[in-house]
Amino acid sequence: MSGSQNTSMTIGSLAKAAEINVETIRYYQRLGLMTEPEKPLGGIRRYDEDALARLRFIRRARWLGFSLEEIGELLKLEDGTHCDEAKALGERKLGNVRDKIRSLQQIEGVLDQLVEECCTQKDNVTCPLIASLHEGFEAVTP
Amino acid sequence: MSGSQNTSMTIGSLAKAAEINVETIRYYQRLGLMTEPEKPLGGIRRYDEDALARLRFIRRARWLGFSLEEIGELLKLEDGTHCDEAKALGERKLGNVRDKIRSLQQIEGVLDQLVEECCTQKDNVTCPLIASLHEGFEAVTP
DNA sequence: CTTATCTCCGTAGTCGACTACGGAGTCAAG
DNA sequence: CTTGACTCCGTAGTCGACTACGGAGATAAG
Ligand SMILES: [Zn+2]
Ligand SMILES: [Zn+2]
Ligand SMILES: [Zn+2]
Ligand SMILES: [Zn+2]
Repeated sequence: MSGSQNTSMTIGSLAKAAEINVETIRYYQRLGLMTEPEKPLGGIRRYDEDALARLRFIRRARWLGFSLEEIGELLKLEDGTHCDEAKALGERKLGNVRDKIRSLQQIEGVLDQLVEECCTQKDNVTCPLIASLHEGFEAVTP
Repeated sequence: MSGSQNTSMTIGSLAKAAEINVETIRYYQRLGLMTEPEKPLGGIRRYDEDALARLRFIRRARWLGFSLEEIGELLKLEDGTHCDEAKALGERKLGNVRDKIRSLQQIEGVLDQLVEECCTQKDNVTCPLIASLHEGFEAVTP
């Protein structure tokens, strides 16, 4: 309980507390990820700790690479009684992340070699990096 | 020289040869990455091997993670006489790739642990994965 | 009471890389 | 010569996650 204002915040202070743009909160509301509290008849909506917690949940899940749609799924499991579904979502995402890492590592290898052999021949007029882009390189060339 | 038709292709056969959509080629032309050959007075434009080579260049550079804008830079260095500039672009991209790998690995670690401890307590009503999303996890929590 | 700062709400714009559409013109096979 | 497949060209739509805008009403500080 550090940055938690009173249990009643305007959307502006909620945004500040969650370090999320006001417009983004409204956007999440439109998507149904956040509920809009009732407006007190010609007044201003007020948000509580739960809203803040939800925003933090979303932020952490986003950081893990979940899409907003997937976060919607995750939020349906918020009561914590569906370990199996949650685990499945987590495993799927973990698979995505590992795939991404693998392909980036392949790219890293190719790029590293390309940069490595660039500029090695002082007298060679043709840059090996550019040449490889022209002729194709030895890895899984797309 | 397997898929290379004669030295004169329509945009359609060029697209087929390069395994790139016709619309995408036109898009590259609009961006200035490809030049549009002259149209023979109420006729149809014809493309040669150079155009095909250029498309392959673009495809390989895209695969390495270069943006179309960066590919524009790369294409300016096509004569191969600017090793230094090419190397700089390559190194920058390599840095980007490595950064991305690092952050994905961090995410992988967190996600792996979350999935790991999910479903371990058969009697626990609260899913640890969901709970962690609520309460924050130990890594560089965003 | 006044002014500055919010809030509300709907709609529209951004980014990057494409992808689609529609109508007129062109080309090649039968 | 007709039919069907391409090509040309400009404009517009897509995706995901925001971000911005504009005008009216609300609220808080001075
Ligand atoms: Zn269940
Ligand atoms: Zn669980
Ligand atoms: Zn130079
Ligand atoms: Zn070089």
